[in-house]
Amino acid sequence: MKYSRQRECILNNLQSRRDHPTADMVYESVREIQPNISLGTVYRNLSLLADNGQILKISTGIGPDHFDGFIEPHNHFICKECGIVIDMDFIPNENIVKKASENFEGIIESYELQFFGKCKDCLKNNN
Amino acid sequence: MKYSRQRECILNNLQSRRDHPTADMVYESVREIQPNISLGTVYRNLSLLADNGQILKISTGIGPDHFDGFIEPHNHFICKECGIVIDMDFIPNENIVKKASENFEGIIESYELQFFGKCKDCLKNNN
DNA sequence: TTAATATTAGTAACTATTACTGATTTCGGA
DNA sequence: TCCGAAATCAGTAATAGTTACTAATATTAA
Repeated sequence: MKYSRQRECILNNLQSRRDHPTADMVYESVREIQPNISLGTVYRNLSLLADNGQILKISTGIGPDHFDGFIEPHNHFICKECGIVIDMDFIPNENIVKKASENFEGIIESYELQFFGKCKDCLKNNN
Repeated sequence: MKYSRQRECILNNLQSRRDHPTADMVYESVREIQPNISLGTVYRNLSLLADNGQILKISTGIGPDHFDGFIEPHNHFICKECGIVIDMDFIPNENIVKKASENFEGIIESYELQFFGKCKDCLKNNN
């Protein structure tokens, strides 16, 4: 994979924040440094970086995909009202991949644990 | 919620199969019984049924959403190559929702555990 | 410096899903 | 049984999110 300024800038952006931006949010943010970058470039590089394991792609089922530059093992909470993605520090005790692999024909490479409910703010606002 | 032939037919279809069809697959299948049903009706009723808790909506991040008429607690494997969704009988020992709720401001209503990797068939075909 | 190749910006196209509209169906009450 | 309000429908248009295409540019190894 050849170096590109745009890809580096996208990765830097994701690694320097702890929210979970959508492609569009990354685009808006990166545009402040690379004003001519195109949305397609952002999408393409987010895919490349996620395939590479340098970032995480989070598909919530609510609106667009989100991305995460923090790749240490952790899980996510997704608010069914507003769609916000929040880091959860809880991690299961068991070796989930190992246990699930028993009696399974195929290779399990990873898992994703997502929690759903209402976030603090939506509770307060009675959404 | 008022009764409708179309909704009953969609629910019956999902409950009588153990794969994880997309909206389009449900549409094709239900059309054999209700030839004039429209795709929009299928989408609308799948949403209603999922909001009701009568079926599950599975967002895999690979292509369209899938749906599941089997709502007893279970988890899913998703093949990164072909996108197929497969039931996993493995269920974590811990009370995951309870544990994750500690130190979390907000209400966790449910969780979804998805496994990713390569399915038996894609391994065989070297995909 | 050159040449091969990856990457880009800009735009068009595509896929999945939702919204709209006027006609039809459901269903509780007369 | 019939009526009327409200939900639902089929058909279609519109939208959101994402991917594909193309000619120009950037990167990199020789």
